[in-house]
Amino acid sequence: MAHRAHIIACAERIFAEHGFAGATMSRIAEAAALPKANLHYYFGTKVLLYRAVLENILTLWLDDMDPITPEADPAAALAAYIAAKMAHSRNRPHASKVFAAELLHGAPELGTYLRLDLRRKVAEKSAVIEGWIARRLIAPVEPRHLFFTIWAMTQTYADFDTQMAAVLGIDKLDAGDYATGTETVIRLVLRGLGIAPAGETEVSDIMTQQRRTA
Amino acid sequence: MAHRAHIIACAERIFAEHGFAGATMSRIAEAAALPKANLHYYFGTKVLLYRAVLENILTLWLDDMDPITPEADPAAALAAYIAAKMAHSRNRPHASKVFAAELLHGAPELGTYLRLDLRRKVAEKSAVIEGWIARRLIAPVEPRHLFFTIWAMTQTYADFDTQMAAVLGIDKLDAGDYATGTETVIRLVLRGLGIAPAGETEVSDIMTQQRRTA
DNA sequence: ATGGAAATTGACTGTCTGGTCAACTTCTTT
DNA sequence: AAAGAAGTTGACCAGACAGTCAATTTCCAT
Repeated sequence: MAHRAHIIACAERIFAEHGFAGATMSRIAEAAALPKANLHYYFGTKVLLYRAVLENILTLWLDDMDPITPEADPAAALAAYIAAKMAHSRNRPHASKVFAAELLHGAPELGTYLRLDLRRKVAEKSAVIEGWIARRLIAPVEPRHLFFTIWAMTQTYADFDTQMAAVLGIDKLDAGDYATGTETVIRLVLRGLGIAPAGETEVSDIMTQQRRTA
Repeated sequence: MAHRAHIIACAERIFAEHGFAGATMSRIAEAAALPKANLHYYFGTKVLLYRAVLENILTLWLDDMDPITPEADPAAALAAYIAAKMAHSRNRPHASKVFAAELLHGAPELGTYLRLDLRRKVAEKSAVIEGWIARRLIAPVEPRHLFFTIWAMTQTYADFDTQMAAVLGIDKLDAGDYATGTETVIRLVLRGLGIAPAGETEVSDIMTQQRRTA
């Protein structure tokens, strides 16, 4: 039973690096330092192992949106949400990549989850945003598209890290790059919604807090 | 010779839908309504066909940045750039997906292009942004990360259309959804940089213009 | 201690894949 | 019209793949 979690972790990395079809059971087995037959003992088929990896990832995603509540301060809540997503991009890049590849190819295994759980959650949180707009706390925006753009900006730091490193002329993104990214995204969104903090303090506070919990 | 372009177009779709490893030469052949051996006659191997597809895509990408020049009006230039990227997401979704999958898996075929051509182009355009900041035309921002976020937001409309459609509760994104997306991204970036147009006019103008050329 | 369930594994297999090739047809040039 | 180049294709192959299975070991409740 302890093997299960270990296999999922190794499979996540291999699926992220090679895609579903490109990943082979032998390769995953090699990464997990276990015989291939052992993987089949625990998960049956490759697709079922892949689903286990995806489900393991999904539990992370939805909870990030919790800080977005009607009573919360929009600037603080959105900054916290963005910071949480950025932290995941940094700490769980493989998870993000597996998820991205799944969406890229039409979400064959995740379609139902998207249409039910995710859709419901976004509808709920979009209502919160609409409320903020109605109370003139933030500038008008189509809430769902706001989420689309936030997801895009935060996950790009995991999914396309190769491109970023190449453009920046470095081998690998470091803590400083993620910090700059977090700041850039938060500033863009908060100012874009007309709720930029007066000075630099508020964003810096969130950054520091994030650094402590990471 | 006329077959070459046709094969590349069909291969682009199959690679986008199934990934490099998941796409098979037989499937591409079937999509192109040609015998498999004919594909090998023109391209030799699967990897070479894949490279041909990628090169075909790359010619599109870099040229979009042309409107960004020192003399240009920042608001107009950035809006035009974003609109152009969004138009590509709408018109060439498969191209974007192939490119995204290539980056996701570490850019094995594109590494050199990223480190040379793309890096040079971004360095050049980042200098333009720095100039705008120095002249106080836009708020301070790390130019490379600005590009990262713009790429992320615009390409997400091609790469993750499945997720968006699911969240919006529709089958497929339509022209209106892309228009809303374009407006959302342009507003977010322009206001985020402190250069939002006075009224709604300027953004609407760009949208109309975009609709005409698309 | 013991018996049955759970876990482990090396050896095996049917299928599918990218790629080859020789035979054949169609173009192009003179 | 002739002949060589370019294009086309069905049949074939070696290797890699996911999945199977019987034999064995480890675990644990009694």
